Amino acid sequence: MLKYILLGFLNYQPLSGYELKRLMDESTSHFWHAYHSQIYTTLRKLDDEGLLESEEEGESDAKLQRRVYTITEAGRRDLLDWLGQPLAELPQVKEELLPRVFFSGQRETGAVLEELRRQRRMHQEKLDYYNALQPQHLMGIIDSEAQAQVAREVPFWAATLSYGKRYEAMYLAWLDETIDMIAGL
Amino acid sequence: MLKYILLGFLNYQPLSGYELKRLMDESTSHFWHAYHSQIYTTLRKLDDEGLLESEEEGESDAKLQRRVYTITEAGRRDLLDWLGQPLAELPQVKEELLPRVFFSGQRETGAVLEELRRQRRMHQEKLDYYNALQPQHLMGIIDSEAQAQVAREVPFWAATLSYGKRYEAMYLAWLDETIDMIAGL
DNA sequence: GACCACATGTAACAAGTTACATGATTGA
DNA sequence: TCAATCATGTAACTTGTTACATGTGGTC
Repeated sequence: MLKYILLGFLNYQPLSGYELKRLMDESTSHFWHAYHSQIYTTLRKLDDEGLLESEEEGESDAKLQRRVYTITEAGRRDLLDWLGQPLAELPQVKEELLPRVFFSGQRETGAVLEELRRQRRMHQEKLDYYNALQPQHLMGIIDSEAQAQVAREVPFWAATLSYGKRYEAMYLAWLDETIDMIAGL
Repeated sequence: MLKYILLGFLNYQPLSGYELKRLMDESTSHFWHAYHSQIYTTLRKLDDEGLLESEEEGESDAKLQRRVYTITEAGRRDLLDWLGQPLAELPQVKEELLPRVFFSGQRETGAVLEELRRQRRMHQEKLDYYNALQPQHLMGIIDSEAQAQVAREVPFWAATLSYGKRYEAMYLAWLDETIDMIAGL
């Protein structure tokens, strides 16, 4: 999956690993997150497979060498193939708080409530953060040459941001319901 | 994480790998899923670490040997420790459909809409399935001796099921919004 | 006789996480 | 001079997925 996110961004313009990490943090991280270590190793792999090409920027003996990746035709084909493939099944959800709730029936309710209220504050913060974001904010990171092409993507970016907001709002409503339920036991 | 789900169920009563797989499929799978291969290997590991004990059921030379695991005192302590630990940060969400949407700005809108409508049908089915479930349904799988103890857990199981319903309802609303948005481009 | 549910495992691989490691540039 | 940001990588480990492999017992 990370593979296609990297190809997707590189389809807009050539970028370095560091820039890709920043882009992901500012845009895809609410539905797909990656550590820099995984990004760098995956870029190398895609380079080896011929889906990307790379070159080092700066003088040959400069200490600070940025490696900039460019998508190849093979990479573009792979990305478009993947985008066209239907998702066969619903992906498995993994949600860390839920197993704790599931097995919390024998815990002291005060401790459970405290934890859920802490969670509530964190989710509220996240929602506030999303509400402050503009989906166009990514345009600032992308080169001006690529912006005309990329402008058409803005409503799709906005759709994923909307998902983030709905998710956090749903989570808050569920926490409120669950807190009330436990408080009433 | 799987470790604690297994300990959580074994805290109710001794169970085999197969039974644990079934329990997970019927209860935790909407927030944590595992393949049988991972369940069997994890049980072995927990046995080696002394958090579980196991014995083979049936005659010594029987072909069909069920291995039944029992939680130890150390296992119970580990489970309770974990339940008491606050979740430091919000876990990273990983949602496979979103990266596709994010990079679909250059795709043909007809194909994107078709895929989203397919997704909509699948999420509707899932929601229908959750709505048909009773949170007590797990009681049927659990031994009658353990039921009195376990009855207190039912509202907590119900809370996780409620999460599943809210999640699917949110997803449907988001899909409707996104389908309308794309259809209007 | 075919199929399904029961029942348990290993092996190979892919993906994700944490820790280690280094060094430059810029601004307060 | 201290901290932050820029910038890139490797190593060790854990977790998760897919495929392989085997055999029983009951029922249609």
